[in-house]
Amino acid sequence: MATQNTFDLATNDRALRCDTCGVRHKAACGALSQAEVFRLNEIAHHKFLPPGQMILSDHSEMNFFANIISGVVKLTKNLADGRQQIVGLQFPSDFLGRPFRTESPYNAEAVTEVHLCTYNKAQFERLVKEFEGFEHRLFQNTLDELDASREWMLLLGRKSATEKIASFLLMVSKRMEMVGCKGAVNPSQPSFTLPLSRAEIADFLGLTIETVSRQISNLKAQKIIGLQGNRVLTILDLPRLVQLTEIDHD
Amino acid sequence: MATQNTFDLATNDRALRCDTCGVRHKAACGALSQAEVFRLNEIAHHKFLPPGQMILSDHSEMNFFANIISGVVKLTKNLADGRQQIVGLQFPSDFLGRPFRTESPYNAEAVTEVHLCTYNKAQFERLVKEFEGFEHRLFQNTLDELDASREWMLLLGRKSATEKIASFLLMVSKRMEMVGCKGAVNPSQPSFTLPLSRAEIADFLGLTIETVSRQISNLKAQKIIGLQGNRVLTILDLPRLVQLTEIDHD
DNA sequence: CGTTGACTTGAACGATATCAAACAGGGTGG
DNA sequence: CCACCCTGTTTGATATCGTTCAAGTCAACG
Repeated sequence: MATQNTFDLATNDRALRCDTCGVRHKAACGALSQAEVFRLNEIAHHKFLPPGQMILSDHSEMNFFANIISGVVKLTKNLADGRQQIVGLQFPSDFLGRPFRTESPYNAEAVTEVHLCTYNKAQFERLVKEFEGFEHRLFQNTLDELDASREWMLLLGRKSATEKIASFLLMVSKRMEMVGCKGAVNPSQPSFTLPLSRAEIADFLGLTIETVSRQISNLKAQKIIGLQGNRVLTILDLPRLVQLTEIDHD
Repeated sequence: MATQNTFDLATNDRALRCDTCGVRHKAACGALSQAEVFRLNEIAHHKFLPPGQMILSDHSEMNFFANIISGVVKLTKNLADGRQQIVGLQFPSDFLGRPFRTESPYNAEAVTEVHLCTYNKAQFERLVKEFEGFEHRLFQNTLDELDASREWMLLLGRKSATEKIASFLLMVSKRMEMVGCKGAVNPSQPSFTLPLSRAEIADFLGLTIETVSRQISNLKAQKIIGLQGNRVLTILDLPRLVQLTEIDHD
């Protein structure tokens, strides 16, 4: 999937309104009053991006912020020889962009189809200064992201391949909207579509594609998970999967 | 080095004043006015901790914040079987504590002797609300920490042992005060004392003690670094060390 | 001196990477 | 409709880096 150039911010669709926004209560704008949301709405530009669309490039200038309305965005960092690490996964209601810097510290790329609510950087920063409590909310978001990234450091530095995969599947299942539980499946067996390819999972966990594939095949063979195609996954044995996130190596 | 219980916040030394504080301009309090610093000074309690002193415990309640005046603090996370990962290293002028949470998301432990300037949580949060621009500064700190932790995720997930060690030594050399360049050594050959033991370096880099030791011995044998004892390190060939932080594996 | 703790070194092992090939599904053009 | 390719994934065989286990060194200290 070839990545494309950063999209043009100018072309936009203003038809969508904040008061009908699905992530309104969870996103940072949830901290705003009715009047403030109206002001924010005025500077909002909606974007619909195809999978693979580059949103931000490492070390390059960014001139906007965004909320994710739907879809999944990956934040990545690369070494010179092409090795890649996903350093963050962003889901609907997450905030995109690095305040107080002109250059992005990472790449951001649409993983699925993505619907963004974007704001011009300067305009947005003006509103942040003006709106009581808005920066506070963004600060809280950032602290949560920092906690999550430290959790991930523990995984990257100290967990085995099996533990990494189990942790990843549970993390994703928590954040993905579940697809309709068609059939007579047990409700304790959530089904969802993996947003990431095997290669992307590998880049997230610090593994290779092959190791990811083998680990997933393993879980399938043990009937801990089920797969319909490559992407649709059912957790068949949740307790066992939770166990696998941390195996005692005494 | 057995870790001790969290210290008692009540016993304190008020003799020290902010206006003579060595990290005043670099720390978060640098954003404050003269009058505000005076107010902050009133609630500050100074602490001098021995190496190994536990400062915060994962999942346990914290009732204070602190600035590091001198020394090094490690933030760690553990798995049930004892595997440990250092998820942050804090140096003088860094801020310690997790705003807007009652429970610490990690352990914090003094690595060297540490001089802290502590503040009661409730009192401090009151001043944060009151002082224009103080929260803003803390927000910026947090964003920088997040950037650093993502940089570290790239290292943990994708770098080889050699690259990890080289990156670590450069990172530490940047943040440690250099010891006097005694002798006729080239000024481009900085000397400093490693704040971490081999075991701690291993926990920081997601390696074992033995691998760390071997990698350091390697660098010494290649005359890229020099060692006086186990802790005092001289960078003999800076360009070569920088090269090693990222080796092309094409 | 003998003990202790931190570090180093060596040898063998094993988890994960690497290399290579086969496989599956989806689209395209004949 | 089928043959073909294209891309993503799985599977197998082998190699390798880093771990594990086991001694051995060294300096500090009682």
